[in-house]
Amino acid sequence: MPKGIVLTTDEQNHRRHEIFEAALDTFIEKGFVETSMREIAELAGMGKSSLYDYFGNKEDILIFVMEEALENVLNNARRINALPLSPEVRLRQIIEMHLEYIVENKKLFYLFSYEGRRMSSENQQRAQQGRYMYQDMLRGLIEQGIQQGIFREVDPLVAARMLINTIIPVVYTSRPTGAPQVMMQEILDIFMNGIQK
Amino acid sequence: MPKGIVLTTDEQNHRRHEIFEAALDTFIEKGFVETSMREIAELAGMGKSSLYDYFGNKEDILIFVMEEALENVLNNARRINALPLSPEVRLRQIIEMHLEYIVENKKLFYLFSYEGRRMSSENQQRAQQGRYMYQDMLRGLIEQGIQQGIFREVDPLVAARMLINTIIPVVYTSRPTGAPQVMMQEILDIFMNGIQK
Amino acid sequence: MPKGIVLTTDEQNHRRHEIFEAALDTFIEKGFVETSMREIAELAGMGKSSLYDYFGNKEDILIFVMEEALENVLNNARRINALPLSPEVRLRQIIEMHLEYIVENKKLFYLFSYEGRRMSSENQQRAQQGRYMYQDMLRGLIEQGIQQGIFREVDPLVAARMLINTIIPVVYTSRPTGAPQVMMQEILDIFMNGIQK
Amino acid sequence: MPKGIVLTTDEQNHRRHEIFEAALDTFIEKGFVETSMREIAELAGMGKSSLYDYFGNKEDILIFVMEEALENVLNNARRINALPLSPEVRLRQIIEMHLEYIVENKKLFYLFSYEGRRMSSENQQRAQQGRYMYQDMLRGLIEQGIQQGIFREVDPLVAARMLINTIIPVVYTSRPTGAPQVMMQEILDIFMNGIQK
DNA sequence: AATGAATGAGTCTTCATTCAT
DNA sequence: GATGAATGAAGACTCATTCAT
Repeated sequence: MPKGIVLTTDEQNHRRHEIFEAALDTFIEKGFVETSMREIAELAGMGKSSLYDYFGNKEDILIFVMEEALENVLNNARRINALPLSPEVRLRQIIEMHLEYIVENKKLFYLFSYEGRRMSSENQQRAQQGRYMYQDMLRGLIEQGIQQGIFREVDPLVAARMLINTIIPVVYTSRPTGAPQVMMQEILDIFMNGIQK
Repeated sequence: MPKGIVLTTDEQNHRRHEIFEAALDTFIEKGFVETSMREIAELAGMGKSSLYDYFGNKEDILIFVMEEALENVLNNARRINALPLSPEVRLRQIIEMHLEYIVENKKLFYLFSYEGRRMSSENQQRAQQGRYMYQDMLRGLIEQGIQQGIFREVDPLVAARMLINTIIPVVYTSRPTGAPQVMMQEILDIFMNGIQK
Repeated sequence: MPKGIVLTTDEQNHRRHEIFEAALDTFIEKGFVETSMREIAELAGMGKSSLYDYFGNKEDILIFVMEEALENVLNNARRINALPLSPEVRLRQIIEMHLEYIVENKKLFYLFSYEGRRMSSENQQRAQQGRYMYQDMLRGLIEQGIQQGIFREVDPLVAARMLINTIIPVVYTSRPTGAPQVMMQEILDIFMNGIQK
Repeated sequence: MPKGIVLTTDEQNHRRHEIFEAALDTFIEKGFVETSMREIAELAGMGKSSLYDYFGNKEDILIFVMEEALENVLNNARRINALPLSPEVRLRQIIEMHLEYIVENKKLFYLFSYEGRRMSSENQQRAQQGRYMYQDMLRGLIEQGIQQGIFREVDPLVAARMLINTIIPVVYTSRPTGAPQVMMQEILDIFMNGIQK
């Protein structure tokens, strides 16, 4: 690293990602709290205090990447939701996209499920806002299906959450019976069968 | 607290429960790792070192209660499974019992979902054994239903886990649309509808 | 103490010595086990945790200096042993050097005699290796003397150890009858007289 | 142990010995400081607090037996010293008796050499008084020998201590070349040879 | 006489963070 | 921009001793 050259915001973000990726495995293996800044610095191949040039404190390392991931899933879902397709198909596509995204960022989401609670309550609330938006989008889709007479009169929010909550376990089960995508299709079938008239 | 009197095993267990209950809220609020032994002692109204008369170390506090809870759910499920009822009815009753047990021990199970990973791998394995047994019991029920022609030919293990994984979110959602029991009935309806012929 | 400057290995070793020297008196007065890291830090004029930048743990403080001292005595003895002098003269010179070294590092050796047992067995073994080498060197000298007909046919290892074991008490007696060097001459005379023909 | 029966002083002393003997091996293996009262109690097969019925505190356990041992050696030496024998023979007999006593109470003396320093300075002084008496007795013997023209004009105190300091290593060497008694004879020969005219 | 439950003081060690260079 | 030396606060855990029974 040449000294004295000012990093652009993009370069900074790039480095931030590198740092996070370097530490991700250890975060998962030992837990976020249990991983020390010294360890993170070593994994990232930099000095302890240089971390503080990229993140204000330890928690920020967690938040930075989480915000991005949440944003990405939400945006992708919004894009799909805007397509001129039936509620049923959009629902399936969103869940498939969501699954795919988690599969691709498997470690990241694993970390969030278990270490997200380590963030300050302020940051936890922001994360929850995102989750609510997502739930509401699926709820809206189910409501549309009900109004269009495709789905039975189920509680749309309960159903939406039921569906969302099946994704994570599919990716992380220690006893998979097939590829996540295959298991997810099975679940989607049961679910769709269960809410369709 | 009397000083030199010998405690019976029962009294010891009672005290252990008291200590755990005293600390439970803080475990949940701040996390198990983030709660210090000093804090636990204060909450339990005893000296720091007296904790070690009841638990060998910090982790044991977690294990002691978890072991019990797991055992209870498993035993209850076995009892129901042995009743001369149709697979469908037994499935519903087990899930209802399970839900009820979690509702009654809401905080406890919340803690296990999020802090279970803090246990030593040895203890995590024992917990997983229990979970596997439970999953297998439900899988067996679904298989029976399939054989009896009541259920469609779904992947029984995927279906069993799908069902199990909906319980926790029902109890802990921050946006409930009704009593957990009511939400669970909705989910059971969707699920049963989804797997029935 | 400058804060962010990188210390060279030499500077580190120098600081290590300073820390040890600062704590030496207390080690002797109260014992190594009985001296706390907090105390050592205070005596060394630094923060408790800074000690761990110089020593991996408490035991390492002991080992670091011991290793050096052992090495020094052994090397000096080897140098003298290589001189073209009679066994008798070499024996005398080695013992005199040894005495001198202990006199100069009086506290250090006192500490080792009494607190060496506090080291991990692994480190104790390494120390014993050094002692054996030293014993064997003196034994060799005595054997040479016997072969050359200067000394009587004594058990050379027993004699070597007899001689070595007289040094420490000479330095540390609480009732000295003269300078250690003088007392040692007296002992060497008795010893030489005792083994000579 | 029947309750309510008052122990005589002799019975108390007997129990004290039992407690000490039970813990002796552990004292040596791990060190006195490193052995906890709980451990001692377990080894002695009694309750923690019952120890305090026999010893005022942890240190007293060490002192009690040490005083006895010192007293015994001193008395035996005095008895031999009063025999109508030549200084040379008395010297040899005392050292032989001393060696025998250490061999028979090997562990005990090993403990004192290394853990004696753990006693309060008050108790250490009492122990030193005893040692001085013993040294002076041997010094007196050597002085007699010099006056009688049997021994050369050596420093009698230095010589006495030289002799005393060879006993412990003979018993505890990790590389014995024979029975302690045999090695001691070798040393006595060298010593006598060294001081005789 | 005998016990073990209770405890406060103290142990070694770790860590996020700061700051002089 | 980058570093690692420095540190106070805190952590889990141990222990000699007391005391009610």
